[in-house]
Amino acid sequence: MFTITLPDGSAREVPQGATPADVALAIGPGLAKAALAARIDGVLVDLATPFAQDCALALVTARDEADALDLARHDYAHVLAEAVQALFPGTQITFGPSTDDGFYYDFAAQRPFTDEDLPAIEGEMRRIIAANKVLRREVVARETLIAQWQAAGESFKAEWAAELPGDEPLTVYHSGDDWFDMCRGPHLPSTGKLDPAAFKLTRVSGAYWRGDQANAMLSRIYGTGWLNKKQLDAHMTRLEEAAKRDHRKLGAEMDLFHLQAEAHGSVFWHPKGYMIWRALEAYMRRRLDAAGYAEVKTPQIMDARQWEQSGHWGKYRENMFVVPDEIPHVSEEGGEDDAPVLSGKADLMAIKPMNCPAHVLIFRQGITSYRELPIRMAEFGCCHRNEPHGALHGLMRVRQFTQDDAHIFVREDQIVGEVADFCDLLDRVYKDLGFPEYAIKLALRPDKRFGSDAMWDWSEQSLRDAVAATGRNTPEWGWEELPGEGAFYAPKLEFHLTDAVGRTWQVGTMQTDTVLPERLDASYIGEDGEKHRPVMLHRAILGSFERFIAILIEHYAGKLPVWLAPVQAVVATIVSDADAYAREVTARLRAAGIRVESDLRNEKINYKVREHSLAKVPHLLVVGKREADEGTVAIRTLGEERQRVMPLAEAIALLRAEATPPDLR
RNA sequence: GCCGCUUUAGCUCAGUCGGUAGAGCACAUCAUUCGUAAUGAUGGGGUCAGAGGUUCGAAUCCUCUAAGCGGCACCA
Repeated sequence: MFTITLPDGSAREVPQGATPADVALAIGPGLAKAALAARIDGVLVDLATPFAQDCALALVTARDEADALDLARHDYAHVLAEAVQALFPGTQITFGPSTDDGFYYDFAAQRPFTDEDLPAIEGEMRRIIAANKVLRREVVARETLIAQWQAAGESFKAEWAAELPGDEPLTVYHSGDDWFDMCRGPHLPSTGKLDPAAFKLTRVSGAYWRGDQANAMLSRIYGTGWLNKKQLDAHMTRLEEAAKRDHRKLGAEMDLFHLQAEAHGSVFWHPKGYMIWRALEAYMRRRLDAAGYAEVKTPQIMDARQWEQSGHWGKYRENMFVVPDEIPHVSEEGGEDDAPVLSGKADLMAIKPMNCPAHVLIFRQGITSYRELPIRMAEFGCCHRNEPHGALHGLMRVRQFTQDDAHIFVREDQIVGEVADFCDLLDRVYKDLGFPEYAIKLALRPDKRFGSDAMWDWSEQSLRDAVAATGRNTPEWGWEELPGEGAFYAPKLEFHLTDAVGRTWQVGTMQTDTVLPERLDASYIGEDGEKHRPVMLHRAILGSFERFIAILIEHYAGKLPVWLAPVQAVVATIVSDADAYAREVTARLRAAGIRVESDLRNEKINYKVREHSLAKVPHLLVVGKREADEGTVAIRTLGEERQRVMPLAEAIALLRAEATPPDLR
């Protein structure tokens, strides 16, 4: 007999061999039906797991949403695999976990799956769910299982089984009597616990076996899975809403920028988009000026040898744009399609992929005293990186981008103070831009790196200490350490914003680098009259203007705060009798520093309201004969239907207040 | 770079069996002077992504190239 303690504190005696399912049934048939899994002493297990000792038991039902969702998604993945093998004999199964919104499964298929295959697979999955097949756990000896997989032609499973670590016995889950997969579990008691209307296969894609480019390309099927149809529908609605705020779509609709094949990965900023950029850059420049940074501008192209010395050539040259330092010879015939003729012998120059070496070169000019440190050198640096083509994505991942970059040259004893000041500055900026919520993480040394272990120990600890000194190394700040995620020359603090729809974006960074000052021989004269190496702090708050503006557009769904909006107000007439007054209003607003346009077109006011609303203009000032006579304007604010009629002077004051950047209020 | 899909007017898209290209919006012109999310009429506009092939004939079938989209890998 075992004593089972339930969450309400009550205890039950159960015989040897009893399971959580038995306890559920003893409590009531309703609970037995609702139970999906169990937690024994906090560990999630199958309902059919026999008790091994006295323990605390909590039955998991759909009310325990996090557990229930994860179980369901995991089961959907198995049902997907079973369905695919039923429809496509000869397809090997590999691996299929739950995800944040569903599940996927990777297959080694005869041919890659396409979207057209999905409806049939969904249908087969529903048949498996309707059949309510019992999911039964079995412990199998490793060698037996490997032999079984090999016999079944499942080479990926066999490889995986052979490499699973430790001596733990391997478990398989049977679906009915005719299918099984290797899995740690736990699982629902049967496929019938899944809601056949609560999942949807969403897309297919390629994926490398074990996530390694050197391995085989598998065919992955993604699905989204929920506990019921209502949740699924809500999820699909969320996806539609997210698609509406996609910066690529809004960028076109609002006429902010465009991309085209001839310069793929580089942005054509249109006047309105560039106005956002200018407002953001001007704001950042004021913040940096106030924080004691000195702005510089450095060369776009430098001799490749400079990049060899910095170490970037060895590690990243395949992603650098390289140009020969020679004047190309053009053939005499001079046809229009003649390519320039290059000798192939010229020295190479590279377009800068980053600003750091150039900043060190400025630092190295002349002799620096310890008294001058810290030196905070900022640059809105335009960089080029030849990214893998499949990586490009709107403004989020581009080949030409401008960083809000800065390097702070410090003595070791100044690091904590500088990092703390940086955290405060970044906090201020994120709040000003509408992101009060963000997380801080520490990315630790990667496998491939420069510098000694002692150096890494020291620089990782310096960041840890610095954040601890600000009191931000706590769970509330999302603090965690990420092994292997650091840059090759330095560990980095990562700052992750949370946007309006809950997505996170890594934007800010702070790195303590001792490698580059060494490689490029940067030094200062210390109190002792000797040369010392400064530490170089690489830091950015926005990351890149391109990507940050994309995040702003999506965060605000295009409805930017007035101070960032490219057009802050439009003065629209109802009929032509107010044209003169509208011109006057526009001129007065413009004189007050408002980015204003007028719309005197011979169009109905309904049409104008619609058009400027879709263009996300924050304020529409409608003027007719009445307003002209009274010297007022009727303000309609984006997202509202009511209008406020007020004297022009009052309207100007209101708009000026809203149009003032947060640091100037 | 890898897997899959896509590419037709400025934009969003239709185009059946291979028979010579169509809509809405936008734009232009004209009419309309209207009070808060689309006024009406008329008109101009396309080497069907590019190159090659099959065919009497290609937007349509095949091959290659490029870009875009969804993932994977990468992201100093």
